[in-house]
Amino acid sequence: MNLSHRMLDPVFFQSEDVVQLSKSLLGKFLATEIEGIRTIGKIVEVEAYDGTMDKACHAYLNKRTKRTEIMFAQGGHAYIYLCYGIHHLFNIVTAPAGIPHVILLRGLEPIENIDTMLSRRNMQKLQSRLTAGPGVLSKAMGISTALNGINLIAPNSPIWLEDRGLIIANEDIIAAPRIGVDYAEECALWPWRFYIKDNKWVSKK
DNA sequence: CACGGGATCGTCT
DNA sequence: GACGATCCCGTGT
Repeated sequence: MNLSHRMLDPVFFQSEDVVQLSKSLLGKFLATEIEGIRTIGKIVEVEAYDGTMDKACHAYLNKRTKRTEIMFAQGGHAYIYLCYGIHHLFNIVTAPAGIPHVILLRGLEPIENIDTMLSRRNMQKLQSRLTAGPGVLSKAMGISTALNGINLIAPNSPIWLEDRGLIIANEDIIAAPRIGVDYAEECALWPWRFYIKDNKWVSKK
């Protein structure tokens, strides 16, 4: 194990500035170890959601339901839900307990064990659609709703985040409106989607 | 390449 | 009972 590959510090996930924090996730690494197989990808695209005031967030106006309850946990947990009956979308819960902030991962650059990712996606050739998009990246990484609510910071967690010392320059971070939240009225226009400029593994232009 | 429709099921009304 | 923080595939150009 390379010593420069450190798990992200638990403090990282406690920030109450979910927009800044989501930008900070660009260039960090998402790792999973599912059924003994490790896969790793570099985070290249994210979206911020803030349940206190964001109509695009499932926990808008701090709404607590069985589904949204995990968003109110302490930062560092996983919020994974089923979208369109098919796709398992992976979010990182952030902020101290009681504040429903989450960050959706939308794009990954595959780094380690790409063969396994291809196999999970039933793909033969490496193409950006392997991990460009929130549903497909979960599939490639072996993430499903079975892991909803886990603590990403816990030792031996099957999903964790690493800092490998990579710095993304501010001028290489593009801000844009979030995808698929047209119903969220004025919030739909907020530039809370962030991605690495010119990166092949971003879900859309 | 652009568009359109179908898949599929948990969640909330 | 309606509807998604999506994706794939078929069709037409």
